[in-house]
Amino acid sequence: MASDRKIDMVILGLLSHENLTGYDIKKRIDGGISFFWKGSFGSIYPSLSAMEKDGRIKKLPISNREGGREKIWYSITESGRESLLEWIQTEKVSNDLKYETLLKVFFGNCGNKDDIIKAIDDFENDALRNLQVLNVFKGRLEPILSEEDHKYYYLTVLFGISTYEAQIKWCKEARDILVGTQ
Amino acid sequence: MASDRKIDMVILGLLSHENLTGYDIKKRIDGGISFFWKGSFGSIYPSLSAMEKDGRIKKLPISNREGGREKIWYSITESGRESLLEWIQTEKVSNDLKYETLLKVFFGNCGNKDDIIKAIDDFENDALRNLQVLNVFKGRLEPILSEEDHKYYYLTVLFGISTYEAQIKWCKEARDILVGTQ
DNA sequence: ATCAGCATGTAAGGCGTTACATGATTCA
DNA sequence: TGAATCATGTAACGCCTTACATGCTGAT
Repeated sequence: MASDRKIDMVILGLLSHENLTGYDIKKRIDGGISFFWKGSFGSIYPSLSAMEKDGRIKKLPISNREGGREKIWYSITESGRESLLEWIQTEKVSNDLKYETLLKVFFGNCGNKDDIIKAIDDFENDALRNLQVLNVFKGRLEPILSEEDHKYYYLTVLFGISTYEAQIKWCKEARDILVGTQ
Repeated sequence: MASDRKIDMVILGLLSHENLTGYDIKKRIDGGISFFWKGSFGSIYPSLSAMEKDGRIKKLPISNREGGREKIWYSITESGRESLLEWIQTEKVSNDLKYETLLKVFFGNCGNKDDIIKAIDDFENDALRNLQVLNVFKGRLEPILSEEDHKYYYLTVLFGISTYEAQIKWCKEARDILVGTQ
């Protein structure tokens, strides 16, 4: 495989169980996996063009135009499924984390303690917000776990929940250590 | 500030408490913060050149050359400290996570269950390895926490430990859900 | 009338990685 | 002699983000 643009895999994965437009793909990413993967229109549309050219996806003739701008539906091809499977089976993964908040904490002694506490507070608020959303997802998924498909989605939701819970716990602990020793 | 190359902040942060060469900076990044931030020579050296030009750091005249190739020591300037402080004080942060493993799990139904379990196992092994290292750091830091400087480093270590512990717990849970319902 | 949401796409540019180039020293 | 470690740097290239361009529909 020449490129390892992961956005290709995200799109192939989404198309593997339903036909979608570029716009829909963006919504799926934002709605379901944005806490561990992101995608912008500026990467989605070029990826769609490229994969249509190399045969991993194809345009559907149904361009429904009852209202709104034209829509282009894509479906995955056999070659696309192979490409997706190949990626899933390769052992190499990169889990690339960039916690700017932690960077600020690490260099905390260069700033004021209050700035760091503020950064931790902001971090905690994000985590609380994300946790709330994920708990809603969890509640929706639990009654339908008998379907094998949902199980995988459920696992990512559980991951998110345990991650954010750990973060929130850390935020409290961190503030205690910083404030308690003023 | 024109650019928001975070690597600049990493370097300024490290230089803020000791003079270092580019090579040393790389080692500091790899050794202490690589679990939440990374840096390569290809980004460090250009950043050093740029910041020396714009006056945030300066070369030290001491180019000690007793063996090995020439070394270039850098120190932070007043302007560099201001730049660092400004960044710490800005409220905006981006905590950008890319868990390729989770992506594979999310699209698990496109592959074999065994592939996904393999991916989870690999993920767990990474977490265990990282956890072990961080626990060593924790043990080293605990006796010297009275110094304010070490407290911040300690907090990032605690973050890492709680994150990896949560991940390891999730790995077991995930396997149970996948295997238990074969 | 105008704003938000739907919908596709391009352009510019930044950031960062990998690989390469160079070269000295130490140790087996 | 060759490999490993120390040490600095460049070049190519790729991915992705932001901003922009376009344009329709429906609601306020």
